[in-house]
Amino acid sequence: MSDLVKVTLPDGSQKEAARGISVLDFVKVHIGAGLAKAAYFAKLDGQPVDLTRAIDADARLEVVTTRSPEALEVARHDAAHVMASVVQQLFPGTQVTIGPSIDDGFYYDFAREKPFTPEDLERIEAATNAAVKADHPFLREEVSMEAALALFEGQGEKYKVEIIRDIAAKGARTLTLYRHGGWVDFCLGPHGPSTGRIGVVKLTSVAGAYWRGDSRNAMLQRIYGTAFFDKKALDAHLARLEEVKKRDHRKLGPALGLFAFHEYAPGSPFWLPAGTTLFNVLQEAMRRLVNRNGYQEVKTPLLFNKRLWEMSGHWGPYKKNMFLVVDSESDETLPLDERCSFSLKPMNCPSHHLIYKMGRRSYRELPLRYYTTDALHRNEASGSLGGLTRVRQFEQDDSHIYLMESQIAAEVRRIVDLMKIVYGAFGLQFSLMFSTRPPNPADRIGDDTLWDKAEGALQAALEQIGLPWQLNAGDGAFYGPKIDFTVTDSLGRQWQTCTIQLDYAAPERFDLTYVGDDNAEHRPVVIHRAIYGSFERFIAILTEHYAGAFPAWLAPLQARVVTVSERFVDWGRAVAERLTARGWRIDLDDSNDKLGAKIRNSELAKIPFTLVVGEKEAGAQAVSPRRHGGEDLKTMPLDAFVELMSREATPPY
RNA sequence: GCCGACAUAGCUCAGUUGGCAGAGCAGCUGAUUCGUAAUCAGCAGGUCCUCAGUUCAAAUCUGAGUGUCGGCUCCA
Repeated sequence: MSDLVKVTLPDGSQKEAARGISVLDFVKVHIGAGLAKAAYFAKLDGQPVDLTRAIDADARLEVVTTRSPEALEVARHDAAHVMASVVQQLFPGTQVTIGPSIDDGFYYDFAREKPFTPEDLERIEAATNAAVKADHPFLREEVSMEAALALFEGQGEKYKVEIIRDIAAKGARTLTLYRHGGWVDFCLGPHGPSTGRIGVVKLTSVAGAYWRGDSRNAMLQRIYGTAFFDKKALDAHLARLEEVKKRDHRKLGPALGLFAFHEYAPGSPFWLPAGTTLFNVLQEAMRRLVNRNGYQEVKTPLLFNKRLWEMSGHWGPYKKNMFLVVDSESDETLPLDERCSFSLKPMNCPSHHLIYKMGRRSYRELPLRYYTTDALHRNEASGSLGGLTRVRQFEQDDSHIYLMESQIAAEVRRIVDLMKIVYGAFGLQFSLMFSTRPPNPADRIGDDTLWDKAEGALQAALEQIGLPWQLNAGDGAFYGPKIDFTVTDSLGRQWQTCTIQLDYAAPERFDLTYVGDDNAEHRPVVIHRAIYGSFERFIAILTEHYAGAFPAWLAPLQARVVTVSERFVDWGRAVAERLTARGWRIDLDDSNDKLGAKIRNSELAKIPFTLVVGEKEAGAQAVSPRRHGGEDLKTMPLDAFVELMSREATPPY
């Protein structure tokens, strides 16, 4: 065996070095001091490793520097370790559990009787940053499972011991320990070279979290935080959080008169006049779109006898999510549960199936597409409610499509075409996720053969569409696999909105059939699909996407006429009336405020156009429009503005 | 549901140790008639989330409830 190893760099070049050289030394000697200084961790043959790792065999080497998002991820995990060590110092008796890095930072879960207070958090943050500055190296060590167990048992770390037993049960023989400044945790790694390289740590919140996320387990104390290599990046992150807060639909919605909540109806929005307008614009646009594309709108009852849910399968695991209704004519001596023979519908599908069954269906009718926007009610856990994104009453642009298996791929493509039209209109990018059967058979209905068929058909459709997609194994609905669409808004945040779900189970349960060209009965397949998802959630997303400044076609109020003084109210009123007569949503500010104040009010209301009307305009049948944000469109004849509105204030679909 | 924080005028927020509930904006009235982000003056506005308790006295202290907010596996 040669005492040299061959190292292949990402550009394809190869270098030889002494066997056993550490990654860091290799970089320093064979690449350059600059890279060695910027290096945070490395990958050997694609495996993330510490810079201290020895290169024992020929390998591909990739150095990950602090400019890489991957390094930041590692640094945040480093920060979680440092914070945990500080917490154990500051609060003796606190047990550690796990502390991964997450999207925008990290968290660490601690087992402790007393929750951390915001003041504790400040102390922990200060001490963590001090520990970072102390610049302790991260030291890696591999020990036997027995040694690891002895170590953490000796420290009384019950949760760590439980994790080690789990890892051992999976067949691991050794455990990797990481130490810094005398504190030890086990961890897959890699870590950065030393705590000083982390940069700056900021703790953001404390929260309760169940051990392993299961509400039957003990409640742990979770501390959330984030870390950045420098203060400037942290400040940029905090500024972004400010922007997110400013756009929060829960703030903007009530402020703009879109919607509100009342404690008498937790989780169910009141749609105020402006919000109802916005809702209706979206609803009418979607109605036109689906009507043009072969869908038929139907309306079905909100309240159903439980026999329907027994048939659909909702009366099983889903029952806890339904609002049950007492039939006042039922026997009052019966237990409450038995008197609740009705429920508000949580989904539209079963009632669509009932319509399907109201006649004998021919293959010539397929695909048969029903569309409904009825209100749905789901009893979401009180603690999970929030704004318009998690509600108990909502409306979906919901469709169920009955078709033959051979039509699935084409139909999925048709749906995706509609999605492109709709999301394109808002400038929202989307990506696709394919979710397969829930792993636990108790969480799904239908046998494996059905699931195999459903997953196979949907995947085939996906491949025909040709858009990139990701697999989300195990995340399907209880009745079938699905394609979820994730949209990215103007702040780069991702939202899951529409969905296409394939359902082989419902046609069985409801005994849905059609007569084929062979004059025999066959089972149709059902596709569940929504494009907006729920109107509530979609309006929340749009509100934040546009920061409340909706484009002219969507805005509840499309233009406001403001008069320069009382002398021009006649022309101002005429302008408002003529535009209103053309179907646009217009109002008039003829108050005796000064022009500047009127402009300000109009800007604060985020109205797309403010039309200034004064002496110049009154004499020339003209208006001077100003766009929201300040762009002055200069004086133009009213007819020219009508032209402009026709282009911008008309729904694009 | 569970853990934690919070709840004062329509909104944003002050309110000391338990001692008469405040400001700005919005609203109303009047004056002003004004050219692209706040004209001036006056007035009015309160179940201090709800219910109970402690106290001579509660927005303030205690308990219960309601609602809202941050969370409740992105798994060493």
